Amino acid sequence: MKFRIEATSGHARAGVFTTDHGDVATPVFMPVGTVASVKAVHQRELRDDIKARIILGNTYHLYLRPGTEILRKAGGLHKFMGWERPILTDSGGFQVFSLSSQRKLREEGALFRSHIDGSKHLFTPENVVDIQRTIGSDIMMALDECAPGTADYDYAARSLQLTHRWLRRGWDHYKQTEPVYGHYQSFFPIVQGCVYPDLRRESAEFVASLGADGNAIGGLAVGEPTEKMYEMIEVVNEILPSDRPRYLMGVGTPANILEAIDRGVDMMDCVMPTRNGRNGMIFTRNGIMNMRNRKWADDFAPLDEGGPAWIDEAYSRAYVRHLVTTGEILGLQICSIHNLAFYLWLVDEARRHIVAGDFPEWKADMVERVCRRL
RNA sequence: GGGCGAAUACCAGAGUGGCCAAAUGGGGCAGACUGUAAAUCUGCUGGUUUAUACCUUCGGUGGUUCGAAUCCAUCUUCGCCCA
Repeated sequence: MKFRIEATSGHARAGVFTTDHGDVATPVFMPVGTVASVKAVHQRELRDDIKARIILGNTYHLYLRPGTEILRKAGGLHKFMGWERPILTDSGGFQVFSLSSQRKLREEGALFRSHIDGSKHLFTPENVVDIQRTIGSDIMMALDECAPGTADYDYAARSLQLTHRWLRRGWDHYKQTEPVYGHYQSFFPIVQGCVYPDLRRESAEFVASLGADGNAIGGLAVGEPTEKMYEMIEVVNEILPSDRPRYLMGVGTPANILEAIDRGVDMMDCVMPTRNGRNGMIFTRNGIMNMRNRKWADDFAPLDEGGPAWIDEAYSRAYVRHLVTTGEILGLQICSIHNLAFYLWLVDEARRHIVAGDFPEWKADMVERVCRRL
């Protein structure tokens, strides 16, 4: 993987990284498609309307269903789901957090009781690499423990040591294995350390020492105050190499994304645009709209006039509210597409302003706007 | 004309002497959602700006009772059955 920085503005960077499935301009937002589907959105809409450059899949979920045998027979996830652009897969580290009641942590790895049928599955730093080789993602993630944002120092420190031991094992295994389908696969290590600057620094130093194609910051937006999150990004990005992409995992709101870019983050993903879209909330340049609210019932203005997607002007707020309140599937689709198109527009605009040199002013204004409630 | 049954909050529908401002579901209103166990979850939904408090309410009216959505009488409306 090559990463080229074209312009900077303070800590913010405009770059491009290359994969065997195409180039990705950064900063970039990556829609989440956990089980080989960005929920409620077609691949064609993802490509043509949303202009997604890279999407996510999930090792834990894809391993359970459809399973590695099917994915291998399909020729990898790209072919299986009909998506020819890059794919990044999370390792299952987030499920260590989100499905914490379903798993036990051991030195060897994370032992999960399947949330589907209760069967037991051990995810190790090594087999998570193997699974991701079979998935064929362009960027594979290390198995980590995503600890809660409320973890105390002792827990955070012990958790970090486990994550680091797992990282060493995963990295070694990555180096000893080959792609299954011929295209190159990167392996990103993940910085942890909760909200403790010294742990974050220690973690960033270790991660940086590996010399990976890109580096990730995990364990944020999991219950800690937003200001702590920003502080941790700053601490970590002072150490992570500036000539490699930095990936802030699972974040966030439009404002979070702009603040992260401003602190030197290049890649982000989050379920928020799709999940909140399915729940009737849309994000716009002018603020947040809850499409279930009565006030939109007779508002026949376009959903988001001048918005980046064709649906923004094709449908009225009144119509979308009607679809959402009646539970029509089309409503979920429209809100999901809108939100993803908006997120991609947002990072593209950020990039444009970094290149143009007026990023700080634009960002300050935009952060204020996107936080409004309409 | 006669007999039987039913009328409960926005709707449907429990409740058949005090623990009832009244279960539950729907609808309505609002909120939450951050590497997706989420097309999900939470709260409110008679009034009093707060309430473990008071007031008004279970078709109408009148009664019995310390106390009635619940018992009695009567009226009204609706449904079913018999002429």
